[in-house]
Formats: sequence, C-alpha cells, structure tokens
Amino acid sequence: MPDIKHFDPELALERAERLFWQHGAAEASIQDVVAATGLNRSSLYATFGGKQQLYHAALRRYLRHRAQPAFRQLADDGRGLPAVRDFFGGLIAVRCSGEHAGWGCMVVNAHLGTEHHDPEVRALLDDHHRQLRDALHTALDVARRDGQLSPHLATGAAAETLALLAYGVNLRSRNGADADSLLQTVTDTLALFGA
Amino acid sequence: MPDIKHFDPELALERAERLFWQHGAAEASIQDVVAATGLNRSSLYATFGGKQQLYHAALRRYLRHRAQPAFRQLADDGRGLPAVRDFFGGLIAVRCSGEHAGWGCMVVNAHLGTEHHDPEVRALLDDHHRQLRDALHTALDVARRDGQLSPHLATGAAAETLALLAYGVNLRSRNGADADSLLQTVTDTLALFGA
DNA sequence: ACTATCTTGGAACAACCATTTCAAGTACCC
DNA sequence: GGGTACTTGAAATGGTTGTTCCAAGATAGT
Repeated sequence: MPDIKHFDPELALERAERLFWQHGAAEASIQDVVAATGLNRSSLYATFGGKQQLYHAALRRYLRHRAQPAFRQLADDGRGLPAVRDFFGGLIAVRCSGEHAGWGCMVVNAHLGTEHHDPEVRALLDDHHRQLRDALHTALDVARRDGQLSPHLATGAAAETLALLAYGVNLRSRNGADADSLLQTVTDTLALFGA
Repeated sequence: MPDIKHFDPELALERAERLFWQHGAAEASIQDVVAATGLNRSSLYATFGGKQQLYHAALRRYLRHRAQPAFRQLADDGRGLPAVRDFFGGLIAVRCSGEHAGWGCMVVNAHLGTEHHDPEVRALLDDHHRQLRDALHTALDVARRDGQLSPHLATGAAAETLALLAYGVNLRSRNGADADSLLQTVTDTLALFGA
C-alpha cells in the first residue's frame, strides 16, 4: 500500500560518504548533502534519521568499502614485506593522486572535529586501528616465516610502528606532501626490518 | 589622549590558544572565546581583527611557546638517541596526562578542519614539519657521531620516519591511546636504529 | 576642567545551521 | 478504482554563527 522510495539509498549514502570524507562532518552541512545527493531534506531524514546517524552510516561504509578491503588484501597477500610495501604504495597513490587526492583518510580525519566526541565514532576508530595493526602484523609474520626479517625484530611492535606511520602519511598527504617522498620514507623504514 | 586597554592582550591570546588547541578553530566560537578570555567582543575584534586572524595568532603562539622550545631542546641535547627518546617521552606525557591530556597537538589538529584550507596555515604546518624533522635529524647525527647507530642507517630518512611517527602519536593520543603502549612503540622503533 | 581619542558593553545584524511540520503527491494492495 | 501508507517538496522553526554598530565610559595631554 505504501509508496516506494524514488531514489537509491545506497547511492545516496555513497555520495554522503564522499562528501563527509572530503570535508568532514562538521564542515559539510545538510544543505550540502541535499545538493550532493539530489534528494530532498524530508527523504534524507526519513531514510537516515539525522546528520549524526548519516555520518555514522557513511563512516561505516567507508570502513567496509575502502579500508577493510585493503586490510584484507594485505593480510591475504603471501609475499611478506613486498605486500606491506605495496599496501603503502597503494595508500599513498590514493592519497596524493587521482579523484581523492588531498582528501586524506576519512578515519584519520575523524580523529578531530565534532565526530571525535561521539563514543560510537571513537569505537569505530579503535576498531579501525586494531584491524590495520593486525593486518600489518599478519603480513610481517609471513615475512618472518620466509626469513625476510632481522631475527631481533618483534613483528607486533613493528606492526604498531607501521600503523602509526600510516597515520602520519595520511595526515601529511592532506597538506600536499610529495608522494615520492612519502613512499621513500616508508621504503627506508621497511629496509630497517630486513634481514 | 586615548584610553588604554583594560586587559592584557598576551594573556587573552594564551587563553584563545588553549581554546583553539583543545577544540579546534571550527568548533570554538567567538562566543566561546569571549567566555574564555573574559573580555568583550568589541575588544576582541579591535585587538585581533577577527576569528581567522585570532586563530593565526594563536597558532603562531603555539609554535613559538610550545613546539619550538621542544625542538630546540632536542637539537641542543648532546646525547643522541637518549635525547630522541626523551623528546618522545615528554611528548607522550603531555598528550596523555596532565592539563592538556587528550588535546593532541594543535599543529596536527590543524591538518584537518577549516583551518587547513588557509594558505597561511598550510605554510605554518610545513614550517613546523621541517623544524621537527630537522631537530630529529640533528639529534640523530649526534647519535651517529657517537657510534650509537647502525652503520647502514641514513639519518635523514630516519628523521622523516620519526616525524611521521610523532604525527601518529599525536593523533592516536587524542582518541585515548595508552601512554605506555605509545612509548613502547617509540622505544621499539628506536631500538631498530641502534648499532 | 575640557577635549580628543581610544576602549568598552551590549544590542542588532544577516546568514546559516539542523530539524520539524504539513499539505500534496504517489504507488501498491485489496 | 478506492483507500491506505508511504514519499516528497517547501516553508517554517528556533538556535547559533561571525561581524558590525553605536552610545557610554575612560584616559592622557592641554
């Protein structure tokens, strides 16, 4: 009996995700979301419930569609150190060139601003950190098994270091840091791990 | 002939600095500045010119009073690796405990949000990055001279790595990261540099 | 004491914010 | 085809934003 939606909620969510990714939750107004998605205020509120909940949904979508696939590929790659290097290579490429250049990482961006005060967002950030660190840890354990690592290197500690390094890369890329320089720093760091 | 100011501009600037440091430029309103400084809107605008210019002044004050003294101490410390370790120890202590716990670094915070779009702010962030990296480089060169470093380690590359690591520390500390864990990560990283 | 020149308090401003409301429109089931 | 349950458009709400304006107050030189 009811009318059906005149738009695709998933497509609208993707548009909102990109908007919040690029501009942050605080700077992107509902008016901007309306303009970006093309749908009406009423439809927005009826479908997503409000700005905060829409941001939550967008952040979850980013984690599911952007971050986690990269983590999974890193963890499933069987090559060890080259897998880690390629992970950072892909990260830096996305951050410094192409459609999303200068946008940074939506999760890293969420560490500041209004979104940061929300307990649910903080939990998502902690989740993200754990997943990133664990994927790096897995890849480093593969490298250890294949004898690619210095004997004295602790893979857990090295994974934590690389995770923090990734935050630094994401942060500086937003200020226009040079891609070659960032990748060189990562390469130099990984060279320290080698046998 | 004129009247004189009924307040101390430098004290007011310090209050504004702390407000912007903790909450960011976008989230702290002029009303908040008025409340924090105790002085009137008119006096604020007459003295500092507007919100953007006030934020500029506050950020410059942060660099001059907070960041640069730490950089100078690091560069002037003659102990090499222990100096680097103590630099990070002090950083983590400020970020995770005491009056400014959870505030992060004002410069790192400025990498996100409205302030980031301002060319003058971006230039300050690049300046800050260069100063941090150079101070680390200087300390590492001291370590190299004293034979504390592995022969194959390039001090320039290692300084860049540590700078990015510091950004990661500042970022994660805002989300409540554990001080001991952060310091352990730094210590483990520095251990890789050792001879 | 008078005046010129600044500071100060507080109201007023227009623009924007997220959200709500409601009438009008629309598609499905019976 | 009628009725019902939903969607949609657009206006309106109450609050906050940064900034401006102006009268009232205060100080230093004459």
